[in-house]
Amino acid sequence: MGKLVTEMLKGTLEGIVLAILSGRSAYGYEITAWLRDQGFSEIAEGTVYALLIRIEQRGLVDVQKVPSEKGPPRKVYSLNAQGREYLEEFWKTWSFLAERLEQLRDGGNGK
Amino acid sequence: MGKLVTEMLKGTLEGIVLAILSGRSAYGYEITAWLRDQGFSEIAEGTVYALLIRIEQRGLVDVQKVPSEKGPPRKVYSLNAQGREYLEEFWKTWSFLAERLEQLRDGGNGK
DNA sequence: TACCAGTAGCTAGTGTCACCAAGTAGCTGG
DNA sequence: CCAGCTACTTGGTGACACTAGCTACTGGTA
Repeated sequence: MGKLVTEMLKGTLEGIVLAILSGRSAYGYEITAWLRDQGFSEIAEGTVYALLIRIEQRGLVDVQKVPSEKGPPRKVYSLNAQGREYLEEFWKTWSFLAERLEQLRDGGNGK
Repeated sequence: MGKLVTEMLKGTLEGIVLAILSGRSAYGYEITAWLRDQGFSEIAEGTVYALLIRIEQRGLVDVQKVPSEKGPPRKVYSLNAQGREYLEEFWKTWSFLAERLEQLRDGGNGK
C-alpha cells in the first residue's frame, strides 16, 4: 500500500466522507477514527480536517459547534441538500469509473 | 462530470493504462483514442503522454519506436515483468477501495 | 502551390489534493 | 504537574491531471 492508496484517495476520500455524513452527522476526530477502523490505517489526521473545511466552504455541509465532555468543542458536520446532490453526482462518477475498471480487469483488454 | 472525474482519475488512470498494456502493446495516440471511445471523452492529449513517460522512467514498460505509414514514428509501449507486478498491486489497492465504497453505498453508513 | 486535416508526440505552467510535521487547547488520572 | 487522550488548525511538500500551446510527417484539396 502506501503511495498507491494515497493517489487513489484523491477525489474519492471526499466522497467517502460525504457518504459517511449522509448516514449521520459526525465530527472530524470521529470520522478519522472510523476510517482507521475501516482499514484506512494510514489516513493522516490533518487530511480529514482539511477536507472538512473544504466541503464546508463549498456549502455541502452544515456545521454546529458542540461542547465535548473531554476536550475542546467538536465541530459536528451534517450533509445538507446541496451535499446530497453532490454525493449523487459522486456515485454516478464512481459507478462509471468502477465499471470501466471492472471491464478492464476481467476483460484483460478492451478489444 | 468534469472535475469529479479528473480528481478520481488521479492514481487510477495509471492503472487503467497499465491494464490496457497488459493485454497488448500500444502507443500513446492509440491509447488516447481508446479511452475516448470508452467514455473518457475529456481525457487530455498531453495527459496520456506524460503518464507514459512517467511509467517508462519507473521501468514499468518497455518502449520501441516503430515507423508509421501516416505521420511521425510511434512509440509502442509494452508491459514488462516489473510492470505486471505493479499492476497486481494496483488491482489489490483498487479492490480494497472499491469494497469500502460499495459497502458505504448500500450500507448507507458504517454503523 | 498553399493550406488544412489527420496522425503522432512533447512541454511549461496551473490547480487540486493527500501528506507530513508541528502546533494550540481542553480535560483526566497518576 | 505533567503525560496522555481528545479535538481541531496550519504551513509547506509532492504527485498528478489539466490547459494550451508546440513540432513534425502524410495526404488530399482549393
